[in-house]
Amino acid sequence: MALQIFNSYSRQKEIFTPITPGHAGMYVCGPTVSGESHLGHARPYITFDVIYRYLLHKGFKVRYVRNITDAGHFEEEGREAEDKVSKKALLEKLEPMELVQKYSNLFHWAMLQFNCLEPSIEPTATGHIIEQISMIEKIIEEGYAYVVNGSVYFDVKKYAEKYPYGKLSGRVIEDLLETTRNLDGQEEKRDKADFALWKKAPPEHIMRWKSPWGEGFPGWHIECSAMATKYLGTRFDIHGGGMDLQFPHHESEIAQSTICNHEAPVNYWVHNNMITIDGRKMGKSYNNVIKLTELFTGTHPLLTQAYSPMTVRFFILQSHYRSTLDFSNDALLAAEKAFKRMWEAHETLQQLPLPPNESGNDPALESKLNGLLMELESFMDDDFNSAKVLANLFEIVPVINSFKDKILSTHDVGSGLIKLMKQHFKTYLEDIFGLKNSSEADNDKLKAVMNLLIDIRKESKSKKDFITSDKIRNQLLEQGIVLKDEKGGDMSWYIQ
RNA sequence: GGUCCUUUGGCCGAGUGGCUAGGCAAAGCUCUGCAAAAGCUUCUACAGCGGUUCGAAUCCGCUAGGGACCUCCA
Repeated sequence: MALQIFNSYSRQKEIFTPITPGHAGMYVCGPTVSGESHLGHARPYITFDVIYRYLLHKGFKVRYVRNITDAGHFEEEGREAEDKVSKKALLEKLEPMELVQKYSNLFHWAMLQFNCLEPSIEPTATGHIIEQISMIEKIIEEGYAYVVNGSVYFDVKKYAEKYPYGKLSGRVIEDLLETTRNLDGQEEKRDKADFALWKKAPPEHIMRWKSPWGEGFPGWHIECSAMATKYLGTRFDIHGGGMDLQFPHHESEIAQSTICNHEAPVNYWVHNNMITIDGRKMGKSYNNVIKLTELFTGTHPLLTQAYSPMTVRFFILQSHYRSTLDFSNDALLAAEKAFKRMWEAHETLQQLPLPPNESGNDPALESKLNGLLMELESFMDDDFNSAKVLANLFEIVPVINSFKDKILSTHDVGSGLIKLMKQHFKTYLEDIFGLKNSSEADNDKLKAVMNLLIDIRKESKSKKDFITSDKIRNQLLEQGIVLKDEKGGDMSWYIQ
């Protein structure tokens, strides 16, 4: 079946046809490592991790490039345009690179928690100053950029005469030219819509590099163009990022690369929607962020408890990546329970013994299960609809539990279908969705101790010595270990 | 102000012009020494008003609410 991707550029779903058959190149805008990641940041990384995993699952050889922005963009604070990274560094009395290192480490730690695969290449902006400078030189040569007082600006008006500037983000160039924004450097620009490729560094600016135009630092958008071109070529398959980056970041990327490379850089633009909180985008401008460390430890006023990275991952997967996802403590609580139920069923399924008969004797059940399994790929092929995949898997959960409790027999469906179920659950939950058991129960010594306690409890129960049996269960619970009696006398346990 | 998006049952969330996901919560039943699970059943929604259609939550228009971008932002 053919994979379809919603292309933000054309605003419709398109069949994914890679430039090089069997290969896929994907660039995703990575973090600016000037601060701690929050829940909102988690969405693109998990979304594109799943897209990466799914492309791999489809058999593509993927080069996944995700940059680290460590040079800092300037932001408007008061009137002074400043380098975000160096400003924070002054405040915290740290070297810029020390700050970058700290938050890079923290970011990588968070990605590990979320079980995100590492990108193939993780280039840094500061490591590609030369590439950015030569790209800017090329744009000047082509006549689409001009130098003013040591800064270089992109000539949007001229570009728009020949190319559809604004198409990706749905802007009208005339409106952009009229925008009455009062930003730093505005008086240097020929038009208000122009954007900086290189900025002259004021004396107090720590991060600065020599360039043909004097000492300065790269503009907002050039790093992604330079690094994407270097590692994926002048034209590549997929470019991802948050919807809020469409304009001006991605729009400008298109313009820069188009002039420099004489072709539009990207075939499929993919944008994830925002995570909202009380209906509002989570973002530092709104002062409503929940940092990942706060989420994992439960130390935020809005949280009643800590939530595991897998709960967050599951929460995100339960909605479609192009919809806004509203955060609340209740929603996470629900996701936690849902994930637990799904994961237990998954583990039960994997341990289910195969019946001797290859095919079953309950055609209705068989065809229902088969149908649910067969749909999974078509859901993912339809613009990565993880929510629908999970819905189908949830429909199978009661069947699995019924097998466990002997309400249904695996003979009814046969070993062929059981194998298929095992394979699909593993493929979708683990390989594609990147979920994993979040408990620390993978400890052989603990398992041995638990087996001993279970034996004792079974013995005391059989002697109707409920005082002993309850003591074992209750005291384990105090330690955060939940012991459950299963049907048929077996017992299972898990760490809360 | 401009551009665009959105509004689904107690909550979160899929969604296609007709067959009305899924999760959480709630209620009842079954199982059970108790507990927890688990199983079964129940709860039928699409902001409002018009229109198109044999038929619309799904298409169109208007009204109302919410939001995003236009400025660093995932």
